[in-house]
Parts: sequence; C-alpha cells; structure tokens
Amino acid sequence: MHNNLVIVESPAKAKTIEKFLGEGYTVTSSMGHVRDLEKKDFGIDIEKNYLPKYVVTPDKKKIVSELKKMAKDAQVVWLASDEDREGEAIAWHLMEVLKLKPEHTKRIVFHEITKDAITNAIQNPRSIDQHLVNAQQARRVLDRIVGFEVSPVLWKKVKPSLSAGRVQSVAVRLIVEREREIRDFTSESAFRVIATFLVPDDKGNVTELKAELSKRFETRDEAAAFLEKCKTAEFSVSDVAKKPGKRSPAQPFTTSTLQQEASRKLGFSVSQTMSVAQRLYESGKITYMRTDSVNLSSLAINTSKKKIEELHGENYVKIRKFKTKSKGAQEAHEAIRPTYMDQETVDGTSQEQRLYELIWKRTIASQMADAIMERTTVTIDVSTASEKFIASGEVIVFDGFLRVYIESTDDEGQSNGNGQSIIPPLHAKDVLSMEKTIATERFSQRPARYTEASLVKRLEELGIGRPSTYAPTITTVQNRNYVVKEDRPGVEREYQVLELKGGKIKEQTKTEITGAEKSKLFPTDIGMVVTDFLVDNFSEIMDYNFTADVEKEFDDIADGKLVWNEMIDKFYKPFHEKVDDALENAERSKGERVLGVDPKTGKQVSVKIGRFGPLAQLGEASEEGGEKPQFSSLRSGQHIETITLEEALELFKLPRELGDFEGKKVSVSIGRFGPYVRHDNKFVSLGKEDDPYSVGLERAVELIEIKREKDKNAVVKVFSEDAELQILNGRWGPYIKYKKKNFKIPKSTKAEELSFEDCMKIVSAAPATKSTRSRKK
DNA sequence: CAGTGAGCGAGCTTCCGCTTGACTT
Repeated sequence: MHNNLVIVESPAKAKTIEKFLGEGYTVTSSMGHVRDLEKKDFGIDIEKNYLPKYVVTPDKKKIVSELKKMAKDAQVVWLASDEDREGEAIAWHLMEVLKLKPEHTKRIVFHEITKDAITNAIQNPRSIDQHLVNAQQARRVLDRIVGFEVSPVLWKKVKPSLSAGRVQSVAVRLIVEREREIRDFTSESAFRVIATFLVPDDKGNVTELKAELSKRFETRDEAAAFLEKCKTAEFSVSDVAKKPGKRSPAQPFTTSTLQQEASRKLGFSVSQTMSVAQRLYESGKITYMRTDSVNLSSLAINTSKKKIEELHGENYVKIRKFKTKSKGAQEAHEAIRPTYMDQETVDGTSQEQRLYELIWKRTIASQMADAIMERTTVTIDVSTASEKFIASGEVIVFDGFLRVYIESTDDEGQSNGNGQSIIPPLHAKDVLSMEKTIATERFSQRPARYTEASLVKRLEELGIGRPSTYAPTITTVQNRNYVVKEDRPGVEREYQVLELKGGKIKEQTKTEITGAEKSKLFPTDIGMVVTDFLVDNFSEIMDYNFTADVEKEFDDIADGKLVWNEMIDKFYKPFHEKVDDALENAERSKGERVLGVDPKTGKQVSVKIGRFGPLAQLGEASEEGGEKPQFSSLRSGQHIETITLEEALELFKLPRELGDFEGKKVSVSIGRFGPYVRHDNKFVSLGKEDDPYSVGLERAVELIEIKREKDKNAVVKVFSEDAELQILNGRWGPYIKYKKKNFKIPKSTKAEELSFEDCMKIVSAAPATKSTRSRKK
C-alpha cells in the first residue's frame, strides 16, 4: 500500500508511530482540536435546533492547510485520534474540514503505543461513531451556553469582565464554602494524657513505653484530678493483642494523582508538574501525561516484573491490574508511567529527574507485594481509675512495596506522641513502673484549606473537569481574581500542660503557633460575591452534581439512547428563562455589609465591592446635593466578610496632611505598594520603621530629600536633542527611557558611551509593545 | 505605580477541552 496518511493528536506520538509503521505511511498530528464554535458570536443558532457554527481555530489555520495538502496526496487517511468523546469529535471535524471521502477514510484507535497495538488497529478500522461525536457536540454546546449566557449577567449585575462556567464556578464555590467553614469553626480543647512506662528486659536494659489514655478530659480540673489518682496507682497490663495487617501499594499515576503527589513530595504547583511532565513525554521518557486511566500495558507490567526480580527478588513481585474508579473517566490512554521500566533515572533538569523518579517508583511499587505488618496493642489498667492506657505499635514483618515508595497524604495532623514501632515484650498481669504522665491541652482542628492539588483531587471526585483542564482551571480562577494562592502567618496560642513526675504535679502554660498556611487557596471578596450571586440565581449549574448528571446524559447520547439537541433543548428552555429573569429582576450584587456607625460623625460605615475592588464607605449616598460619602480601598489582607468597624474606621485616617514643605503640601497615605509620602506630585515610599499614622513632617521631608539624592544618581546621561530621552540607572543596571517606555541596553555596550543616535536605534528596533490583552495576568 | 467610587454610552469582556510552542522574567 502506498500513500497512507495517519493523523494523531500529538506530534510526539506521531514520531513514535511513524517508526512502527515504516514505509508507505506518513504520520502527522492535528495538535488537538482544529475547529471550535465561533468565538465572537454566540456560535450556536438556537432557532435552528442549536446548530453549532464551527470555524477553524485561528492558530490551527496553518496546520489545517498543511493537512489538506497531505490528505490530497494520500490514498487513505487514517484518523487515529484518541478513543474518547473528544477524540472522536476531532476525527469527525478533520473529516469535515479536510473534506475527506468516506471511502478513502478510516478511523482507528489504539490504547498503547506498541507495534502490535498499532498494526492491530490498522487491521481493524471502523467508521466514525456519530453518536459519540454528538455527545461531544452536546458537551461543547452546553458549556458555551452556560459560559456565554451567565457571564453577561455577571457583567451587568456584579462587575464587567467577570466569567462563569460549568467548571470554574464550582471550583470557586468549593473554596468559598471551605473558607466559611473555617471562619465559623470554633475549636474545642481537651486534655490528652500520655504516660511513659519503663520496661526492663531480662538483661536489665530499660525501654520506654508510651501509652495514651483512652479518654480525653474536657477540662483542666478533670485532667488534674486524674493525675492526682495516678500518684498512688498501680499500673498493670491487662491485655496484649497482636493483629496481622497489610498495606497495598497505590495505583499507577493519573494526571490528578501525579499532580497531588508532586505537590506533596516535590512542592510543585499543578501547572509546573504538567510542564515538567510534558518535557519528559516529548523526550520519550514517559507515556502521555494527560490521562485518567490507571491501566498499565502488558509490556509495562512485564518489564516492571523483570526489574523488581532483578532488584529485590521474586517474592517482591505481585502483578496487579488496576481499574479506574473516578467519575466520568474516559480512559483513552494508559496510566502515566516510564516508557522504559529498566531506566531508573534519566538525564535532564533536576525537576525532570525528580518527577521521573517519582513516576518510576510509583509504577514499580504498583507491581510489588503487599507489606505485611504486625500490630500490637497493649492495654494497661490504672488501679485507682476506670480509664485505661493503650500502647500500640506496628512492626513491619515484610516490607514489600514499602521498600520503594510510600504515598503521602494531605493530613496536616498534629504529630501524635504515641504509636511507636516496637513494643517491648509484655504479658498480661505484668506490673509497670510509670516514669511520668503528661496531660496536654489539644485543640480540635479546623477544616484544611485547599491547595491547588487537593482542589484538583476534589474536582476529580466530583467528576468535574478533565485531565487536560485541571491545571488551566486552577490558573483561570486565580487569573480572574476569584481565588488567590497565599501564605499566611499563624497566630500564637496558649495551652496548658500538666506533668506528673516523681509524685509531684507541675503545671505550665506553653505557646504554639497555629493556623499558619503555605501556598493555600483563599477566596477573594469578588469570588465570594460572585459565588453567592450564582448560587442564588443559578442553583442548578452551581450544584456539585450538575456535571455528573449531565455526563450521564452525554453517555446516553453516546449510546444512541438520547438525541443531543433534544437534551440541550430540555436544559436550555428553563435555563434561559432563569437568565432573563436574573437580568431583569436580580438585584445588583456588591456584597455590601454594614459594619456600624462612626461614633465621631454618626455616619454609617459599610464595606462593598467597588469598581476597583473592595472598599469601605463612610456615610450614605444622599438623594441630591447632599454630602458625598468618603471612600477608601481595603488593604490587602482585609476582607468584606471579616473586617471590623474599628479596622474600617482606621482606613479613613489617611491620607494625613503633614504640613508644607517648599510651599507645597506634604501628605502621607497607603497605596498599592505600601505607605508613601506625597509631595509636589511625587511619591516616596515610607521605610519599614515608619508608621503612616504617626510619622511627622520632619521625617517625611528627610525621606523626600533622600529620594532626591538617589534620583540624581539615577540619571546616567541626558540628551540635548530630545529631553524625553534619558539613560537611567535601574535595579538591573542602566536602561534607556524614552517617552515613558523603558528599553534594554545590549550587554555588550557601555551605557555611558551611547550616543543619541545609538539610543534612538535601540528604541526603534524594540518590538512593538504587546496589546494589553495578551499581557493580562 | 501611588487613586479612583456621578452618570451616560460605545465597545469590550465570557465557556470547556484537545494540543503545542512563542512569549517574558
């Protein structure tokens, strides 16, 4: 056979497959979808039964024209996109756009990229599954309807440029609700009691045994009373129980679990993980990184087995087949695994090496034997009290997969003082000598804030989003300023400790830091207001089960049991009514909260979302001609839901007028970049040691003069030809400033020696500045 | 870069999923 054109989705895949197919086959890639709904417009003709208006995606025009050329020269075009809803649609769009004739076109699928799998696929072609394509069209149209009908409601009722969507709005809701749970959480404390016993062995060596009391005391007095009883008590073993246990390895990596583990073990952000994985994939070191499958090919299993035998011996091997449990999984690919299991490490950046190592270990461990444990529990009676102490320990009898890999957890849990690995040999009725008993006040823990990775985990559990969209979704909600990823310092908290030792009870108050956060997701004020608005007006799409429910219908469409535009119609009619209703009747939502009354002026103090973000307002807008209210932006760290009246009143103490300097006013305030002094339309930042609420004129003038001195030194060169051209000294060395724009000076040239012409050359040679749109962050 | 928050109106914003570079810092 000659002139066969095989089209897959990714170029890296194309390269590999071309090697397997050999002569007569050209393999190329479409780079994903090539067509999409028109973007300028709604893109769907509601009147014509939801007819989608497809156009070639602008950045795919070149690819499409190349594909057209290649298809023309081919006798047979093999559409080899992924075997899922999106892949089927890609094949169908290609057929439409390239105007392929059915008799010259074949649809093939394979689940692993091996020679066998591909030749097998070539021998078993099929035609395009239109039901599956329709399921994708329904998915696409539904997302467009939700996104493009709800977003404009937000523009009108909350703030321009906002966005809403089936996935992002629910992701934000999760974070908003978690934040409120945390806000409403009241922590309770209880006294946890741990005793240390001394256990001598035959040779007279003494080991410590720690045991926790089965009961926690609610108050200090109860704990103290118990310790009092312990003073005279005899401690005896009442029971020693041994129980076998086992642990099994985790499943091979999917996109979501890889993102979680890379976050926990390597501290990678979700998008960082994906870009490192992409590089490993492109250099042929791992399989495809956007997958929801936990399946391993037989080749991977066999080579893993060989490797385990070689490294650890035959008894460490246990072949396992894993089944995907997650909702809505489509399993077009394998799990994420090393391409060659015999390669334990790879070359590359340290990030690439560490991620690869993680993938290798996880894959190998998944084919290894269970770890066998023995758990020992010792119960110790207290002669003077009914409570019992429990000591438990775990011994690994056979390490199995633990030799290679242990999955981390999200628990931030307090380190627990008991639970030790080895329990000294003990028997019932043994009497123990107690060295000390400590009662420590412990606090119940509030729910944990989401990290990027734990949010992905939650979304996957809910069946919301796909492997290819987890990272972009996390980025979107942050870009839209619904959510911020931040560190927050903890606060000090006091706790009581009572210690019984040598017959005496010692009482102490200690402090600990609690609630510190690192790289956690917090909702912004606008995120909260938008979420509330959407929940109030569009409860259906904000429901955590909405996606799962429509997925069931997409499945029915794929099975031919449901007609796609009928499904859409059933959704659209009532939904669109809600949109109209909200546009007409919903109140403008600014998240306004009245904090109270200013005791000085008697005016009302409130907070709300303004045009430029959250603000505090002093006084109410009156009907006509009245006094205008005063406004002040909230500072970073202040939030509409949590700010107090006192904090809000502080805001109105700025700007402060300090007096005159050189005949011009000097004032101090706090801006986007912190506290500053303003004089003659120039700004000078306050130092760390200066307090904007108390700083005086003298200090302000000093700062102004320091700044002037600095600015003098900043100018390297000025030109008589054009006053707007300057060479200045900046943070990163000299640069050219021309008409308020900055230009880089090439490293090879000395700034002082540049002539006017040289500078203008650099200015005109600089690339035109990007439009504000593409620069949006 | 450092301050904005009246009201009008034009013109714009916006979704999810499939892919890779082309960008800047």
